Amino acid sequence: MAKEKPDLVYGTLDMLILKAIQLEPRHGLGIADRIQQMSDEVLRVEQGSLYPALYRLEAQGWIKAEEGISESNRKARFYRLTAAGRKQLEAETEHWARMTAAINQVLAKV
Amino acid sequence: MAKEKPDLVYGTLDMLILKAIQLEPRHGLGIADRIQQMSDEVLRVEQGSLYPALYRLEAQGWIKAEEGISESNRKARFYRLTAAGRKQLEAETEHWARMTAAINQVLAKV
DNA sequence: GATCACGCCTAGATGGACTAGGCATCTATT
DNA sequence: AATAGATGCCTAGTCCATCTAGGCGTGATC
Repeated sequence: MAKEKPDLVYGTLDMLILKAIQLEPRHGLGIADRIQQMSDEVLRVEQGSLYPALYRLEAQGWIKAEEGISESNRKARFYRLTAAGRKQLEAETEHWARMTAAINQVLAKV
Repeated sequence: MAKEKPDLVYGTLDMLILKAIQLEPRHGLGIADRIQQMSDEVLRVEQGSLYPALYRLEAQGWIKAEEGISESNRKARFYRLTAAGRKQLEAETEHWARMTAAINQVLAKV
């Protein structure tokens, strides 16, 4: 009966995507897989969340798309982090650390 | 130019409210103040978020309201945690720990 | 040449948080 | 006693990230 919790913490997807392509460009599904894998399958990224998020990030200038070919020999859009995206990842990571520290501080009270 | 971040992490308000009345009943504004204070003013709870959340929680049977008088001698609705609410707080805390651990694990990768 | 997996895409719904008000009551000021 | 301010509660409307539930095209497999 308990309402199902989402697969993500609201508002963290952008940060996770930026992180997933920090080292090397990846295509959409590759990014989702990477996040899932890096989190030991705890986080799940639905496609209906993923693609809109990628457009948001590209519109903000934080990532840039390039056409390419996947490992499975299929056309795919590879996204890479821009300089602004790198800054954004840093900013979001700091904000995340600050907020979670505050929440954990509340939860830790007697 | 950067979009303003919300005062809370989406989806954590219910848990924070339950936590704020874990030890003793409080009224609406008192709960908001308590959360703010316990987080060293990092978290802010808007009234437009607070009251709908209180109704949600009461409808779920996790908190129960009682009429009372505030320290400022005004009528106020005091909320106390129910047994189910205590269980819920525990469940949400665990879920939060699990999700943040996963996210931090992603962020910690090379 | 069917079927399946891959990769991308989108409309619509959901729901929690926020904005921006309002109302009633008590206290303080004059 | 009239006004102003603080306290406490309430709500309509909006916003927006995420999810559901589809669809499309193409390469691989048999």
